[in-house]
Amino acid sequence: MSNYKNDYSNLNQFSEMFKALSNAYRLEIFLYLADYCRPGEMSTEEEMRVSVGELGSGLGIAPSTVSHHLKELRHAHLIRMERNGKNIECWVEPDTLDQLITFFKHAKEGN
Amino acid sequence: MSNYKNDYSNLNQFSEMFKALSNAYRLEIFLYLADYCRPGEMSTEEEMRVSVGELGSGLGIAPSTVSHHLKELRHAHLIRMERNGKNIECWVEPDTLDQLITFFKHAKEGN
DNA sequence: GTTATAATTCGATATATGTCGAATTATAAA
DNA sequence: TTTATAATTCGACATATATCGAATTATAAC
Repeated sequence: MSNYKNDYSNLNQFSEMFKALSNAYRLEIFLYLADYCRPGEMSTEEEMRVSVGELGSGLGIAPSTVSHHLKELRHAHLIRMERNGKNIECWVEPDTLDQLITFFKHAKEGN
Repeated sequence: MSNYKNDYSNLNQFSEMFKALSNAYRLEIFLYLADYCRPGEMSTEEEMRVSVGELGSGLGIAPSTVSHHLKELRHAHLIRMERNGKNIECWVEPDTLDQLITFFKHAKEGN
């Protein structure tokens, strides 16, 4: 086990990502953001963001819990957040989806 | 949140997969199997399998813990196992890597 | 049949996680 | 400057998870 053909040097980084996506609420949030921010749909950078309140409103969990989940996603570098007035806007970390796609493609091809 | 543009109907199935991959040992095991079983490398189906003992030997954890982790991976439909004599052989569930690649590709493209 | 090997299950335990409501902070509006 | 809104942090709690060693099951070898 110790001598892998392929060096997954940042294995922990990915296991952290998967931990963040292992909760159904967090996965839902992440996919919502990924969907909401899909390129071509919105014209400006600002429009490709959504507030914490918007995210939490439909989930049926307390705002503090939403906040907790967002922190998990942020710490896994899956999303980014920025204050804009009273709201905190969230959006997917650029390149993250590509990283995940690449990760599994490499696993599939063995490199 | 409730009216997604895209229906991720099997969200739970994927969050279970990610939960299984959220542990560094399990991710290591999974990638090892994915690597070991990569197509073209082995000629026969049987050669594309590895025993539980082989998997656990390099991880530095108790056999019972390895067994537990394998069960998690199996329940998430990430791997398959089959007894062969005294050994239990493991290999990645065919199509799983494709499913994961597709999942993130769809998330990226918004469908 | 007895013994050895491979793996699983069980029970115990420590740690991590998800959740809430209350209290707090940051900003905008009145 | 007081009040309202959005979000986070904190403390508490219940549940889930990772881990081990001991006991158990399944198979093969003698």
